[in-house]
Amino acid sequence: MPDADGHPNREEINLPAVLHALADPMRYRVVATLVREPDGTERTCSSFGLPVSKSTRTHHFRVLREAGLIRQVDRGNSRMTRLRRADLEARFPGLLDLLASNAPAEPAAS
Amino acid sequence: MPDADGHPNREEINLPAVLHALADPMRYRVVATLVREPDGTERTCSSFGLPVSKSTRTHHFRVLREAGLIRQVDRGNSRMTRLRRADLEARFPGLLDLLASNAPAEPAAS
DNA sequence: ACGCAGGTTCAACAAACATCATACCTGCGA
DNA sequence: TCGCAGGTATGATGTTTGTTGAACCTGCGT
Repeated sequence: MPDADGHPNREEINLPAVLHALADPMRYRVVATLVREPDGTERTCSSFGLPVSKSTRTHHFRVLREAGLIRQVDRGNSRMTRLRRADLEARFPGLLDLLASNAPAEPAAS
Repeated sequence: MPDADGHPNREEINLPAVLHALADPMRYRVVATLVREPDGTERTCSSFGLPVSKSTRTHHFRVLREAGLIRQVDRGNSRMTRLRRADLEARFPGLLDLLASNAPAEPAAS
């Protein structure tokens, strides 16, 4: 059962939901960006420079969170986002490598 | 450039399109079914027993075809469907293994 | 105390999409 | 030649979903 924030535990992460979450360009960008950074990297939602409004951003991060791709934790004022690397690697070995080797450019960071 | 039937060539297959194609339960089922069969297996569209109408079936197979996941060839009266195993393995190594180890039950075949 | 930046919630809208019925085409077999 | 099964094309429809602005909450820094 997912926790109060909607995080599924490792066993609950299922491939169709993950694929569905990754099917959106915005969400794909977030995960593809995170996967290229060192393990444990934390970033704020707004640090990704997504070209959408705040509410849309909240929406996308919720989808990612509920699919089990990211973990969000309240850190004072901001909500920090981290890739669930170990969980995903355990559940779907090779998936992250796939995203890493197929990461699109991150416009906001260039 | 895709051929007349909308098949992209190997280099044109891109991950976001593939993920989008796999995000639908029906299409996921088709690919997850094909990936468990011997390489080169050919099946008709209707042999998957998808619980949808004929036109919907055509629609889903088109999406799969244009995403580069399957190859369809007119074989007399029927249009045979084959998984583009080599192309997918070359382009996204590990993706098919992922689907194979996470294949859902195929209701129509059980 | 105040402002502000980061996020959320809500209601609404627009685009994408899965679905279907109908009509149609095409080989194959009787 | 006729019927039929497999598929396609064309709207049309209803749902999903990505998108937004406005109102609001919450810490942090001044």
